[in-house]
Amino acid sequence: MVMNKSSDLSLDRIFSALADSTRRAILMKLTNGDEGVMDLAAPFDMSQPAISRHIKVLENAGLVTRHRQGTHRMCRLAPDALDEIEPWLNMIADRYRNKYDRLDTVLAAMTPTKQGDE
Amino acid sequence: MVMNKSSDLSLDRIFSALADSTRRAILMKLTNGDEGVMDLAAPFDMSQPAISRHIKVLENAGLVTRHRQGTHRMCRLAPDALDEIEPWLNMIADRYRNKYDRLDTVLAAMTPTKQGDE
DNA sequence: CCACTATATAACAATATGGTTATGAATAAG
DNA sequence: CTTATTCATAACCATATTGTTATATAGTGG
Repeated sequence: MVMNKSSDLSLDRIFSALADSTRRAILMKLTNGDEGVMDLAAPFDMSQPAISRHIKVLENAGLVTRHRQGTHRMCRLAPDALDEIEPWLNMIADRYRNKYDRLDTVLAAMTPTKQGDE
Repeated sequence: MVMNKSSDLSLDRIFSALADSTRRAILMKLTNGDEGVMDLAAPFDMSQPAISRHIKVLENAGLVTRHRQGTHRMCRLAPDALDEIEPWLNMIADRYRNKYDRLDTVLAAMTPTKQGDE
């Protein structure tokens, strides 16, 4: 069974977008409400084009949407994308717990007279 | 207020580690129990050194621990690191909800005769 | 049309990432 | 000691990421 590399592009993009503290800070800021690119850029010691691209990364990951408002391009949190990663986290957690539950069962079923490994 | 880039190295590493489908698949596999590097590598169409480095990334992120077992280096899921990202996700979600709750309150408080922004 | 503001894009450089092959080191076993 | 197995590391290459500066584009207002 050979696994394919492009299994989940969406998760790739979301996790990758979150793997940068500047972008996480931008998301945090957006929890206070929509903001234009300039306002978003202000707190950071970084050029405007750099922030522009960070926002594009967030947009491509589906974490942020934008709409024009006069001369501004307002950024808005799109928390749906964040919801995408929770099922994955839960799957891991569930499988993990399940595995150890099963192990517990096995251990419980073993009489103390015998010992297994793992 | 200038934000510093190295705010949370730990989250950087965890999200970054999760941003690769091969590494996510390795974590999935490990929910079935500990495995050696060779066994982990088997399903993937990739060289052993490549897998070795993926595992190291997971280890550096705190998602996997290892211990020798004879000639094997057994990999074990360390789900604690995954727990680290949940508070962050919740913070975003909470602030987001809070924001809109506050907005709702503001909107509710406004008599239809007057309008304010945000 | 002109000028101003907000933002995007292009071109570039430095560094990071992810893969490969070749090889080294540690343990187990004959 | 020798050999086989498991795994790590080194050297290398291609591509991606992230920042910079310079410039282009799009609305807004006079």
